[in-house]
Amino acid sequence: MSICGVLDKDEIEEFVKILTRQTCTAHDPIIDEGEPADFVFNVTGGAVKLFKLLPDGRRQITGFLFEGDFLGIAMNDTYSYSAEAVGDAHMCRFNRRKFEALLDRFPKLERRLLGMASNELAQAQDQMLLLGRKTAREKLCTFLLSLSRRSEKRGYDPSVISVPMSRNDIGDYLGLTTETVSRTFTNLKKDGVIRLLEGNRVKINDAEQLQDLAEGA
Amino acid sequence: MSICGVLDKDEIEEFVKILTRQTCTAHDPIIDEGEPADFVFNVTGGAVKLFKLLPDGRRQITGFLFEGDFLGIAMNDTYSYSAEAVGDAHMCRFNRRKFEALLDRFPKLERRLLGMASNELAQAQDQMLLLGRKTAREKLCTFLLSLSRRSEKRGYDPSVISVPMSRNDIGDYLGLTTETVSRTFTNLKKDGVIRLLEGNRVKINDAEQLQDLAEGA
DNA sequence: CGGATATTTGACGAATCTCAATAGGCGTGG
DNA sequence: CCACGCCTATTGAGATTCGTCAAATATCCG
Repeated sequence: MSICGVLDKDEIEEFVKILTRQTCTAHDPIIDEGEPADFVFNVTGGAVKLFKLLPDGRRQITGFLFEGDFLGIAMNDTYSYSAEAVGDAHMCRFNRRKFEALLDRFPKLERRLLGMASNELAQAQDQMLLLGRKTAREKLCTFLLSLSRRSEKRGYDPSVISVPMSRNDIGDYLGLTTETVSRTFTNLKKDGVIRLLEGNRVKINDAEQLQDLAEGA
Repeated sequence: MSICGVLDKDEIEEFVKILTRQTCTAHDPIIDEGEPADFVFNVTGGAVKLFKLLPDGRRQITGFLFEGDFLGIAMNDTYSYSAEAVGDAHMCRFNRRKFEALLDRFPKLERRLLGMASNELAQAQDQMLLLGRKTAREKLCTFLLSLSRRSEKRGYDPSVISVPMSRNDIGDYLGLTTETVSRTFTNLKKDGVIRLLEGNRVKINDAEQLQDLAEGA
C-alpha cells in the first residue's frame, strides 16, 4: 500500500489489524457525498471514480483512483464527493477514527499524507486549467497523456494504455459530452495520433505530438 | 495569522523571528510556476490570485487568496502555479526550509496544515464541478455566493460584497471571457438578482435565489 | 442468437467566443 | 476644477465550438 511505504513491518501490522477488505462492482456506491466520513479507503485493484452531482443530475468526475491510491485524505466530517467503482475494484477500508489514532502514533505518516494532499492539489489545479481553458481535443490528449504517464510509472508500456472507463465517464471527467468524446477520439485516430485497439486499449503513435496537442502548442 | 491559531504566544514568536514582511502592487509577480519553491507566504492584507498559463497565453486562475490565507501549503520542490497581487497586497514571507523546521517542532501545526489542505482540496473539487458543468450564469452566481460567504465569515455584511478583481480575472477564474462575465452581470442586474454599487461592490438582493441559480435548481 | 448497453455518426441548435465599437472611470496635469 | 488620455467595462454582431436530439452500428454477455 502506497501510504505505508514509510512504515516498517511492525507498524504495517497495526494497520492490517484495523482494515477490512472489500470488493465493489461497477456502479456500486462506495461513499456518498454528504454522508458522515466514517471510513477511509485504499484501492488495491481496479479503478474507482470520484464525482460530484448537481441537483439536476449533471455530474463532474473529479478524479480516477487506481491501485495504490488513497481515498479520503481530505478528511472533513462529511464526504465532499461520491465514489463508485469503474469496473470491479478491490479496496481496504479503515475506520476513520482508528486510522487517525494510528496517525497520532506515526507522525511520519502524517507528513506523508500532507505530501499526498499536495500532489492531489497540484493535480486538481492542472484539471482546473484543463476544464476552464482547453479545447475538447486538448482535453482528450491531456487525459490520454496522463494515463500513459501513470502506466509508465507502474512499469507498463506507456505507448499502449488501458482505458477502462466509458466514454460517458471520460466526458464527465473532461467537461464534455459522450458524443464529443467519441468524435474527438475519431478525429485523433483519423489524424494518426492514436489507434484504437481491442479491449479498450489505445496505442499512442507519437507521445511528443500528443504532448504538444495537449497544451495547444 | 490563521495558521497560527493553534499556537501559543511563545510559539508564534518563533515564527515571527523568521518572517519577512512584504508589500506587492498589482501585477507584481509573487511566485512563478516552475521556480524552486523556496518560500511560503501568508497573506495579511489585500488579495492575491493564483494562476496557471498555457504556452499560448491562455490563463486559468485557480484561486484567490485574502487576508489570513496561506500560500504554499502544497509544498513540492517547485511552485505548481504563479501568483500575483490583485490590487495591493501585504504578506509575510517565510523561508521554506526554516518554516518546515518549525513544523517539525510543532506537530499540531502539521495537523492543521493537513486540515487546510483538505479544505483546499474540497474547494478545488467544487471548482471543477463549476468549470466542467455549470453555465455562465451559474458560474457567476456561485462566485458571488462564495465571496458573500467569505465576507460573512469575516464578520461583514454578506449582502454587500466587495469584488476587487477585474472582469478579466473573474473570467479567467470561471473559465469565461471578459465579455461573457460582463454580459452575465448585466443579466443578473436586469433580473433583479444583484445591484452594482460604486467601488466595485455588489448588492445581493436575494441570497436564496442566488443559491438556487448557482446550482441550476 | 438476442437483448441490452455503449459507441459512433449525423444534422441542427445554442451558448459562448471573437472581433469591433462605444461608453464609463480614474488619475494626471494644465 | 476641468480636460485629456488611458484602461477597463459594456454592448453589439457574427462565427465557432460544442451540446442536443436522433438514428445507426458495435459490443458485451447471458
